[in-house]
Amino acid sequence: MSRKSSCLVSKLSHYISLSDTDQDRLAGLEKAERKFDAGQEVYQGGDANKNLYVIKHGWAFSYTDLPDGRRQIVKIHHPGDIIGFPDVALKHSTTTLRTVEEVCLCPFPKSSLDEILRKSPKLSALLLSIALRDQVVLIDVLRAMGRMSAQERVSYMLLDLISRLRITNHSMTDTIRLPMTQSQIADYLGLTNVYISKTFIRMEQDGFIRRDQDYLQVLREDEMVELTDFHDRYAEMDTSWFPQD
Amino acid sequence: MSRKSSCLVSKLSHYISLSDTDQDRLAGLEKAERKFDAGQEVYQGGDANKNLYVIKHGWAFSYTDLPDGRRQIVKIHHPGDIIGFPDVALKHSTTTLRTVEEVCLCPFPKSSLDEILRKSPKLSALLLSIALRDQVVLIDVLRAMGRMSAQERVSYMLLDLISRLRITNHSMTDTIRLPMTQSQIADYLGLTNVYISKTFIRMEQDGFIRRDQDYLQVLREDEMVELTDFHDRYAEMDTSWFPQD
DNA sequence: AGACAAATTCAATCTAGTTTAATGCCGGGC
DNA sequence: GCCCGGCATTAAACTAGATTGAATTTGTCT
Repeated sequence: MSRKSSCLVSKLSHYISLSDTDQDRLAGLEKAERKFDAGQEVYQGGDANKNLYVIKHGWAFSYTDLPDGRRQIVKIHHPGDIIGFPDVALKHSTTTLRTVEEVCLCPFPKSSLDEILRKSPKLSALLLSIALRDQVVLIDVLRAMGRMSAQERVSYMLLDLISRLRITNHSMTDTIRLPMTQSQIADYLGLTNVYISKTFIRMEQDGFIRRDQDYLQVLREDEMVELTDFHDRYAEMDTSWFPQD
Repeated sequence: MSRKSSCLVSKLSHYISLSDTDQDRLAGLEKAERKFDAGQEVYQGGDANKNLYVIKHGWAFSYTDLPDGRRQIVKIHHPGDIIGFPDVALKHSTTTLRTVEEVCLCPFPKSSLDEILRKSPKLSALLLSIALRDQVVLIDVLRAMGRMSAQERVSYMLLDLISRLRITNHSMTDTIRLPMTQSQIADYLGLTNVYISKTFIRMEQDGFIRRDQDYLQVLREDEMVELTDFHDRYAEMDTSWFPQD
């Protein structure tokens, strides 16, 4: 039962059923959790990356800057997400991690992947699948950035957030808490804060969304799905080919 | 020695030294190779994806369309690349694969990953690393699309092509063959063919590049690296943590 | 060589989104 | 209760890149 408290175990159990030994294996990786205030930097691009993190609560994001200060937010992290996974392939971190609000992180060492790969083919398959699924998601974002208008991009982002939050919270309705500033949203969507403001206002006037403080309600989800040709990759994962252990 | 002819073995040997059994394991996966003419479609988005492909010669690309016809090319494939890897995570292919010129592909079944994961931790680590490295590369593209001007994007693309071609061909100089049309380049960079033309001409006038038929010479590589803050992710891979088998 | 299609270039016009800067608003610290 | 700093909004001027369509070049097939 004490397993239940492991971030990683509960995250990965969403995808497949884990054997007791696998659960213990995962739970053993976790080190003491750490808290961070809002707006804090956890690590920087270029740092040696020894740890992965699972995010226990709060939102955070990873970004890179160009030398002249232009910023691109690359990934928005929610509770349950694994942070820093792509950087495992390289010696140094490629992005900077910053919290949106108060956040609690569970670090675990990158080197522990070695043990998983040696001992659990099923977990290995799952990790590989998650990495590949995340590639598909990035490709979807790429398509949005390359070929969609501002309103389409905002719609895409909202749909993506909703379907990610629905993975862990099945009772979720059409209203989400959106703690990011408009400048951060702009840096994620490749636009400016000014134009994000204008787009939100237009979408509210047109009845696509309703806003109230940090909360945002999506009113015409089906139309937005059609508008952006949205696919929920999180619900589409194929685990059928996994080794049985 | 007959192993030498396997596409996969020679591709993966660039990263780590493979044991004889691993080499045999990989070589056994390969089915008969297939040839395709220029401009042909190999598979479509939405198809059930049973196979991965290694590309033996020729260029190809994967793309997605929006319902109204806007197109985003998502990945350009060179000889030695593994095609369709991200789709392994899902039941259906998310992109369409089209050849740029005459191409030869070696298919091998997605289900064979299962055996690799069960029997070879070292190969599993390599596959995972490649998937994660490709994520980092996609993030780099994302940054280019979100925050770079047309000339910066073109520069980024050329640098990326050069460093990828250098993986397998160390003697490569500053001149590359670029068989794609300007419309295809536009669909890759999120621009229009007209503006690609204009940008190429400007870059040629400014002495960044020189063009001759299909061939393109990069004259001021260092400046372009600085301009785009370019990193060669292919040369940065960290294999130090891999299991020893 | 001729002819057709595809690719590139050129030119004119247009617009979605940027830039800059001013204004108002809300929340937190003292 | 007041001040301060960050955030959202508004407005005006601007521009990078899109759009359209025609002209030119290149490549390919016969």
